[in-house]
Amino acid sequence: MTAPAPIPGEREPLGRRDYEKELRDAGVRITRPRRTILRILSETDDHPDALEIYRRAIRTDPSLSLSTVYRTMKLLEDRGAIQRHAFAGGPARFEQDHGAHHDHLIDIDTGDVIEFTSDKIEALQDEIARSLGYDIVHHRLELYGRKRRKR
Amino acid sequence: MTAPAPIPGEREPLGRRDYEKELRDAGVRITRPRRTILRILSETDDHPDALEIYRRAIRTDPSLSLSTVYRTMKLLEDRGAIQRHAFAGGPARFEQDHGAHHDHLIDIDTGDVIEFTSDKIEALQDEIARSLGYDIVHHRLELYGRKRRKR
DNA sequence: CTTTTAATTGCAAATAATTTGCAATTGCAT
DNA sequence: ATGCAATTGCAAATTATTTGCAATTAAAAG
Ligand SMILES: [Mn+2]
Ligand SMILES: [Mn+2]
Ligand SMILES: [Zn+2]
Ligand SMILES: [Zn+2]
Repeated sequence: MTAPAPIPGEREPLGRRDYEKELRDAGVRITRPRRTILRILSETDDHPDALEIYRRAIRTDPSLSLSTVYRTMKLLEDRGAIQRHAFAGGPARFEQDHGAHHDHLIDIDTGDVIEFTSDKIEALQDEIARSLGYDIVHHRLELYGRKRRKR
Repeated sequence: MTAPAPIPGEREPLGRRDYEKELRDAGVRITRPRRTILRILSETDDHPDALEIYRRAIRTDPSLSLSTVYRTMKLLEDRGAIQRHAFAGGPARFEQDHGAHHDHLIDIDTGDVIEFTSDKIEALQDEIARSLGYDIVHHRLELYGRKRRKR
């Protein structure tokens, strides 16, 4: 089983991290479940929870267990390969860490998750923390909103 | 048993909401457990979780149950009497709703919770949501930080 | 103050999300 | 190919919270 050659014309985001290599180099074994889960995370642009990742995973590897999904998410989080989110109410949801930080707007009617960034807000947060004598290690900003009624 | 007369000199925050009356007027029965819990919430300025509220409550009423704490928190939340927070990791934590919105900075070493407000950030959030076609219904902003090392 | 009755409570059991112990399996360095 | 620690699947345990139900009680009515 050779790695598929890059298909010309197929958009492969430049600079996409090679998690498999990163993990291997860090001394982490690349097992079938881990490869499956990594692929699922790389193929999606939404924010699936553990159960959803599990459902998608068993389509490829029916013997893979939910425990392994949880264990793998923890491993990937510790390695900085993914981000874990805990949106209001529901279970933890995950997404690949693409390097660039962003925050989320959740549509309270549909559950849709929209990503956004704001350098201004990030700067203000730093400023506030500093004025309180703190350095921010991480933060969480979630906007819960409803689509604006048509004019 | 008459209500204690206001003690002159005793600082009774002006405009503090009379939750007992508000609830009674809304048709909610004022029971012993509820009175106990309301008093605990009014006496603290931290953010206790259900178990901590329970522990404080049974000092006054040993028969009060944890179930009732949970049920009461839900009732108070629905009535807008308290705010429920879900800081990273731990169980839900509560605080009386004093009307003025604020956000939190959590000291990741000590667990201390520091409150702050920023009109600028609030305004930016509205602006961002609007630009995405949304109206904010509520939001969550938590800064997790570490005390700045003495320069 | 007694009666009346629906709201409320305590307790135990149920849920939901996640974690963990352990024996069997497997990646991967020799 | 071999050896063994890392990893996995499964079941059971944990943590936080919710719920069914019979007993209790707040407060409306008399
Ligand atoms: Mn995201
Ligand atoms: Mn607060
Ligand atoms: Zn941010
Ligand atoms: Zn805010």
